[in-house]
Amino acid sequence: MASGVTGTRAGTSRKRDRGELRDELKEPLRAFLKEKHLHESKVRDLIVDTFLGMEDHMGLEALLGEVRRKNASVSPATVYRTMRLLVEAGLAHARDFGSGSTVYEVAAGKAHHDHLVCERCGVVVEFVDEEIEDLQEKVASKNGFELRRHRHELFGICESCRAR
Amino acid sequence: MASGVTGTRAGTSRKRDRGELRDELKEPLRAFLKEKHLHESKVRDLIVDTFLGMEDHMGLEALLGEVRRKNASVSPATVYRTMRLLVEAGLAHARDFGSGSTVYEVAAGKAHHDHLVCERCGVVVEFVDEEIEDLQEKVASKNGFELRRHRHELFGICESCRAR
DNA sequence: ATCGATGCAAACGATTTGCAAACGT
DNA sequence: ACGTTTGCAAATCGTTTGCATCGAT
Repeated sequence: MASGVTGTRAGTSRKRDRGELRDELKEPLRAFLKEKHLHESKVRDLIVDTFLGMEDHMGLEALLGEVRRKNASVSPATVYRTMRLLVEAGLAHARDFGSGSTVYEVAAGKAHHDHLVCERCGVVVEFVDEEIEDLQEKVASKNGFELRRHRHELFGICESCRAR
Repeated sequence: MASGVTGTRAGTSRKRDRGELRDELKEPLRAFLKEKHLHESKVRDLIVDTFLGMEDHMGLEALLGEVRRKNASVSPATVYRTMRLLVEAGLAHARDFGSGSTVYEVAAGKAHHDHLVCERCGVVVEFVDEEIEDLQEKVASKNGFELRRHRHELFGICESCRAR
C-alpha cells in the first residue's frame, strides 16, 4: 500500500531530477513518432519538455502558460494536439477529477494508482491499496462483470488546509 | 455488501410500483418548492413524473425524449433547469460516468452506493461494499486527509454482453 | 517534393443564461 | 399584480477541426 505525494501545490512536493527524467522518457516517444511517421519539432519538444518537467497534474491552461513563457505564439490547439499524442504514446494520462477540465499526469514509469484530491487547495496525492484492488475484482465478478478498469477518487481536505 | 441491479438496459431490471413511488417522493419536493417560494407547473410536473418513473440513470436526451412524448414543446433548457432543481432538492443525483454527458439517478430513499458500468451496453449496477468504504477512510487518514466524498466506478463487460 | 505541424478562426457538444411572454400564487 | 416558469436563441466553456502556411524528412 504505497503512497507518494506528488501534488504541485502541496508543501510536501519534492522535485525529481528533471533533466534525466525527461531524456529517459523521451526515447519511447521518439520510437512512437518514428513508427507513426510523425515529426519532431521545436514547438512539440517545448511542450513535451514542459509537460515532463512539471510536478504533476496540470491542466491545459497552466501548461499553456508555462509553454508560453518560452514561446508566446504557441496556440492552445497545439497543446491539445500534443497532449493527445502523448496520451496515445502512453507517456501521459488524462484525468478528469470533475472540475470540468482535464488534467494531465506523467504516466511513464509509474504503476497503477488512484487519487486523493483536496477539495480546498486541489493537491493531488496518489495512492495504491491492494486490498481495495482485490475487493473491486470481487464486486465485479459477484455481479457478473469482467472488470476492465476503474476510477477511484477520494475527495477531502488535506492536512495543511485543515491546519488553516 | 448488498448490490442491486437497476440497469435500464439489463435483462435483469425489474419494475417497481411507479405510482406509489412517485407520490411518496413528490411530497418532499412540494415542501422544498414551498419553502423557496417556487411554483408547481404542468411542465415541471411532467418532467418530475417522467424522471421518477424511469428505471434509472438516464441522460438529458433520453429524458427529454420521454417528456416530449407527452408534450412535444418542452425545451431542453427546462429539463436542465428542472433536473438542477431536483438535485438541489435532494431527489436526484447527477452522475458523470465519463461519457461526456450527465446521467441522472433517483436519489430519494436510497443509501449511498457506487457503480459498475458495462462498457459495451451501458447498464449500470449499483453496489455497496463496506470493506471498501472502511479502507477508503484508512487511505485518507493515512495521508492526512479528512474524507468528504468519493467517486468509485468500476467499468467492465456485463454477463449478458459477454454471452454475446 | 511530400506529408506532418502549427496558428487562427470556426465548429462542436453539453450546459447555461437573457429575455419577453405565459403562468401560478 | 407580482414573481416564477418557459421557450427560444444566444452565450459559455472546454476541446476539436478545417484550412492555408510553414517546417521536417
